[in-house]
Amino acid sequence: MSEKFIHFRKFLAERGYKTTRQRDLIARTLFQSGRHISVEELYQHVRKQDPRIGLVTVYRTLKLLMEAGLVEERHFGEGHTLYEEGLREHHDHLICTHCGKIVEFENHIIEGLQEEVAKKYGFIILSHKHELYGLCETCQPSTPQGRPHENLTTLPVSSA
Amino acid sequence: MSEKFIHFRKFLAERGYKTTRQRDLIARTLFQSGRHISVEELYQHVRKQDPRIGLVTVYRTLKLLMEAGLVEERHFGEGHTLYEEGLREHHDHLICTHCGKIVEFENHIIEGLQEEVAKKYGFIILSHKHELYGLCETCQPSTPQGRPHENLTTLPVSSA
DNA sequence: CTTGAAATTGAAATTCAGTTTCATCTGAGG
DNA sequence: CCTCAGATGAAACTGAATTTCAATTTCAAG
Repeated sequence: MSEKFIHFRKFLAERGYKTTRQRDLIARTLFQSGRHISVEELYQHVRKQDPRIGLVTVYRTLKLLMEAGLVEERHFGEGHTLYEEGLREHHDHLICTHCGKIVEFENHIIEGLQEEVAKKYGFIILSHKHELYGLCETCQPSTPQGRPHENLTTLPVSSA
Repeated sequence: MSEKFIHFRKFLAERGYKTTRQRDLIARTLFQSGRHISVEELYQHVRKQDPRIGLVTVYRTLKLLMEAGLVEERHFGEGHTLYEEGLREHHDHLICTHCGKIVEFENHIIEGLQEEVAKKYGFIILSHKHELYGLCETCQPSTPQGRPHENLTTLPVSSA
């Protein structure tokens, strides 16, 4: 049993919340799955193990996991909300608009420059979002081509 | 009559679309309003001039204006979609989480570093989103306090 | 002008992600 | 093994955005 799992149980107990079959299953499944997962994906995985679990419970459990600091919600443009492990070092994302692959990066120089920008305009930064959208190595025209992600027909293309 | 307005009419004609009272009014109102406007705000402004215009038409016209490159859609975290003038120089945003004020910035060094990051991971960047969330001068604890924005009770707080 | 086909409009219905409601069920402390 | 606050899940609801469709308008050809 992972330490995150224990942490979650402790969190629940502390707040007078209950440890239930559903919460256990949802948390376990989430911790076992890859970096960035959507509610729907998580729901399907959970459902395979127990078809009686409702989508509402997945939403509710994710909220608790966020309160516990174990999970973070990320909005990758319109309607692409994913969840990833929390409590980790800060990082930003590179997102392939073709296959949906997500790579994390961090760059201290950029972070420093952000502070300079904020200072210039008199802002105090509380958080930030820095996402680079493009094509990963596999999906670039010259190479053998990765296959397109099902749900990524229209991935965010914000600031040009 | 502004050049953007003419551009829009030309765009419509080229594609066999029609110039209508509603499209004229919506486009004119949008071009006259400030930098970042929401659909609802635009709808209200338009409605003052012609109460019969439907919200659907505003959505449809915004889509056309985007196709024409005259407008850009920006998603500032969950449910805060704003529209701003297109065809301008690239820039990113500083957003005050207290009063909703939005300031634009650009930083070539950051843009350059982004390319380096992308290169490191074999990505080709097509677009990016860089948003700094925090408190503007007016809303910082020490100063006289700006008043909170109505619709900004829960502004995006993504990556810490 | 007049006409009519094609495009546009707006009200209402629909979608989609996410939340709320509520009757029923269940975990865990006594 | 009791009890009851907390949890569950089905169904209803929300809010933003899109689709449908009958009625209306544009505009180019007569």
